[in-house]
Amino acid sequence: MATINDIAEIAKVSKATVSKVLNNYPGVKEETKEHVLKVMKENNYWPNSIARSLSTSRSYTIGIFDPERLNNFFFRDVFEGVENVFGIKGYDILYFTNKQWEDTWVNFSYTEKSKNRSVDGVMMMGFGAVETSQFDELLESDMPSVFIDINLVGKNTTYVSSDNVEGARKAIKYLYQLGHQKVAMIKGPVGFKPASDRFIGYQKTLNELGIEYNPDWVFSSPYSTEAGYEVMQEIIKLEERPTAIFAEDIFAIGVIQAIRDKGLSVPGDFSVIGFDNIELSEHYELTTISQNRVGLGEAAAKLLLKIIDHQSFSPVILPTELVIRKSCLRI
Amino acid sequence: MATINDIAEIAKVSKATVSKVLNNYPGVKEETKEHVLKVMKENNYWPNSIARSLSTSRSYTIGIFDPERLNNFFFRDVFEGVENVFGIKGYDILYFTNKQWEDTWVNFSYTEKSKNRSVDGVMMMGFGAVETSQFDELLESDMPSVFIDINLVGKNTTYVSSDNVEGARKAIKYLYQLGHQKVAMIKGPVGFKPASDRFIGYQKTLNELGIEYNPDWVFSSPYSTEAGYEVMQEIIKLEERPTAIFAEDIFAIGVIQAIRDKGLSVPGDFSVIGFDNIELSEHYELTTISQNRVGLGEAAAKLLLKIIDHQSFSPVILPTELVIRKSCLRI
DNA sequence: CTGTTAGCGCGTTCAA
DNA sequence: TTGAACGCGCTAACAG
Repeated sequence: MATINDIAEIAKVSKATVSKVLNNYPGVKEETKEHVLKVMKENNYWPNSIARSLSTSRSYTIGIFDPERLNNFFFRDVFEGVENVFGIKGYDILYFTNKQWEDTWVNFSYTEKSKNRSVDGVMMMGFGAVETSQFDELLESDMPSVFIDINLVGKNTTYVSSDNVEGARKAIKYLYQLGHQKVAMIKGPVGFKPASDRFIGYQKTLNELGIEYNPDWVFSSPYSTEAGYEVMQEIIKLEERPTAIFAEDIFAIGVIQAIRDKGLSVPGDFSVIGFDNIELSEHYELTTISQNRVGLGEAAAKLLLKIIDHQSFSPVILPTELVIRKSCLRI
Repeated sequence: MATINDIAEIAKVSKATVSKVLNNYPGVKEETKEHVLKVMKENNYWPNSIARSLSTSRSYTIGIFDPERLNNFFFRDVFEGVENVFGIKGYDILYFTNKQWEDTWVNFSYTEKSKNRSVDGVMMMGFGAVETSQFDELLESDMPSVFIDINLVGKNTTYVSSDNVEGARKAIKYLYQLGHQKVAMIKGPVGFKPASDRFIGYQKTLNELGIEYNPDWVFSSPYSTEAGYEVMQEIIKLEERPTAIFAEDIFAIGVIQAIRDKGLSVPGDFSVIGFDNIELSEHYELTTISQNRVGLGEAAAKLLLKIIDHQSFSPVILPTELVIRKSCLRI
């Protein structure tokens, strides 16, 4: 591969000049500029990004920390959005692996890992319910960072998330319009912001609608289809049963299975409304609240770009959408 | 962040010495070595990987080219496998974005992109049915590379894939054992190696079993559930119908839907056997051939590591597994 | 407008 | 066993 020195030599100019045309700096005669460009093209020259990073401490690379490791449908789509916008801008994406170095004695922090690789910014996603103090160092550093679904802000940090409160409200209102006033909820794990926001939306909306909140109809669990299945078995045993269940899709699938296994039907015996619009929900004809996952990724990436470019920025909250399928019935 | 100079200064040695202990080189007194290590620890020092890359042209980073962009269930799992092994070895993963640089005049080749970022090797996946001449330059270069599902080899190149021929054989044999001798196949797009291998397995096995091959029962299409649905509608119209359908899961789901929509049943009227074991297949109770996707990623990563370390290597073909659910019936 | 020079942080001879 | 000095490829003052 040709280096800047080769080009300088061939073009009979100094490498400083080559560097200037490379970066489109002013103060280069149009004529020499064209000549240099021609030589570059002829030699298929492209600047070595490593060397460039070393001297500018900019790498055109953004880092991603993602403990969920793309196993989660949600973050795969977010990742797509992130890639969409960074790709256009010429960035590549460095995916930080989770494992520790085999023979290391240092416990690398997010900040250190990022600075070590000279990434221009980091995307923080897939942390779930987690102690946020682990991010203190990052927040105080000058490393640009954007969190997904964790509302942390700092001088170089912000976040994006869906409007989960409003999303839950949409679900409950829709149920209400169909005549449902007895609606149970399965909420996600404590400490996971989106889960608690959805619960808040549930409570607030019941209140607005003048419906009494019944704590017996609220369940909480880590996410799994099995959990949804089990909770629904409990609900069926209840003396006073709800007529509808509001639960994130992963739960809702289990809820539907449990209902069917009891010889009952959705939406005949219970209406079920989900949250997330996962791929499976379509196959279960589950009415649900959809998040704009790719949009979240794109919004996050744009925010990160703003921070990197020292523009002003503030958190982005994206609206959700009601996707009506066949799991809710008017009563 | 402390640099090697800081450490040298604090430890009152030269940076050459620091570098030597850093790389565990011989020729440094145990005493000084320990002293330097201590200073490193105290200052939480870690070498800057960019600078290191520049001087060694090794980056402890591997690149991934993936036009499918993780949208494909298959490659997400492969990616997980890749990450598993590289994480342990202290590598991070650079995900090359697809887009071109906004203001570039050079059409970057895989080799150039890789060299430009100084990655130690590249993983090539998600290319589908594609003109392999585009990889010629990479094959001839000294950049270590491993392909997934494209059988390319070179002095620094090899590949991994599942044993698709044998996988198809397992499917057809299973069907045969259940009494099926009339089995249709929907095959994937022409030029996609795994698809054609599965077709070869289908034909060979029919032949071995002494069953006549009926071209009217073979369909070909790009992958989609809709295509499976449509093909099955055709099959149902056939004068002489097969009793079983062999099709990749994504097709098979559509096949099942079409059968059900006609008021027929699986496996009552048709047996269906898939290939891939996608997440949905479980929900359709589809009997299928499962690939070890994570294993493919791990195998690929290990191969790449071998090439990087100049060890000998050769392609890896992984076995498949029959996953019996409820979509096939004895007749 | 162009070129000289000094870094960026590290690895690596080669002397001492 | 240690260290001075140079190079990796590029950017960024500063002179000319």
